[in-house]
Amino acid sequence: MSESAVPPAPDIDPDRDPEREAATKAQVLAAAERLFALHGFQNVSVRDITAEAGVNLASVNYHFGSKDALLFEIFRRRTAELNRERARMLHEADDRHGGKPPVREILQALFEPPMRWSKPDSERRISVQFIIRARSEGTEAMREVLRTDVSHLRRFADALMAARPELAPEDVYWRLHFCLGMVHNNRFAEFDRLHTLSDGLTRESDTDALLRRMLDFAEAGFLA
Amino acid sequence: MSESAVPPAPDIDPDRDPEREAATKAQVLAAAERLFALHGFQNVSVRDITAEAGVNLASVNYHFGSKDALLFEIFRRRTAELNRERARMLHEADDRHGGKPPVREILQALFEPPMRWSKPDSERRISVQFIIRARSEGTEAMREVLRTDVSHLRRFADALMAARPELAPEDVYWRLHFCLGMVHNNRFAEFDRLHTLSDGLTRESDTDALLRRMLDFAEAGFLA
DNA sequence: GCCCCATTCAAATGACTGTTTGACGCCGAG
DNA sequence: CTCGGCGTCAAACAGTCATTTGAATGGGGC
Repeated sequence: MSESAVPPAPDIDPDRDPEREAATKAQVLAAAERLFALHGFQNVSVRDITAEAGVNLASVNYHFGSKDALLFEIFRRRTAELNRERARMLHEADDRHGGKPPVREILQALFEPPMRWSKPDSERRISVQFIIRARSEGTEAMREVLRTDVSHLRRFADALMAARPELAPEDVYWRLHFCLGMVHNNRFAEFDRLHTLSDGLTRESDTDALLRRMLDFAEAGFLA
Repeated sequence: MSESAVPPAPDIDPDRDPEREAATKAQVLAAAERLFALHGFQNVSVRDITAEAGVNLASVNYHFGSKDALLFEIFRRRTAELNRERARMLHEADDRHGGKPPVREILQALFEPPMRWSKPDSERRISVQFIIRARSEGTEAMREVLRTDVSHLRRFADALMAARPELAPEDVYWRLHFCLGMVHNNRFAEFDRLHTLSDGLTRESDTDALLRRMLDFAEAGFLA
């Protein structure tokens, strides 16, 4: 039901999804993600979204059921992407080191995906901000998922425990918590604050250097 | 209506402020801080606040001018308290070490106040949650302050640069940023997530142990 | 004893919210 | 050509919101 007015040129469109998305639906998704990431969930109205997307007001409820469902749909897609990429990198590190990768490579699998997506020219830059914002401003449904679905983190916790078997499990869990805090703190507003404090010395734009700094800091913390 | 009859004993009240606060005003402040900390700024209406406080709806606008101004007033008080306490601890560490305290004591001055206030029986427990929430959900006025007023952090940055003179200033700024991220990540929701992941192994209630863990992790990161 | 002023109160105001409605257009199948 | 239905549209709906209003209250200063 999602698509049927799209097929003007259905078999020529080069970048269509397996599940072809109506142009309206895609535009709403893109506009909503952008506005939510920039201004917060509660500060963006359905009217703002449809105006930005250039579609009718009723489109959101027609295609997604409700504003909250739209939010959740974006959230679902983006967290799935992020978790998949992190799992992929952890798996590769596993392969490289016969199932027991060192701490730094485990942390790199955790840090690099959001950092790579945050590069200034990346089209996913806004998605990372959306995900980070979802953590503190999301709807109840989103928070429920964040609170209870931790399966993607279990692999990381296990890998870290294997890499540092002398650490008590609770130490590993806490330090993983600290590392996640480092990532979630990478919001535009926090960079602004740091930029003010350092009088422009810290350029957020160099994400490769930032990733290296984060790894240096977190790795040392884990080896303490 | 609760009582304008507060001033019956105005000069006997032992714990009155220099600027005596009407009972209504104080009740609104307390109720607002509590509700905002627990449910978020946008999810709490003026009606919720006045109902919780047991005062009339118009009280908020009468005493504070607007909902946003009430928010800002709480924010202003709490951040001032926190900054004052952190500065005090840093100053004491300065005195103890002749002006050049070690990294760990500097970080302790940064971490301990919010941790101490987060103890389960502390009446300021809710204030810490309010401050943390303000960082990501605050009004534009609050975010403006957070972005531009960094004077209280400059002392910490300077102290850290003195303690580790071989580090480039930008390294110090970034690592301070990471440390602040660790603190700001201490929200109830994040503890829930960690609790789920560790299957109850991590007890958030032991704030002394948590502070020690944070210091171990952050100190190692700074000495890297 | 009387007035003034700060405070409190119930009620209303107006703006904005997410959502629903029913008509309309338009494409493809039969 | 005709019909079915999907998608779009403007308009309306119902609810909530922060804020304002003007009257009522009650105590302190004279």
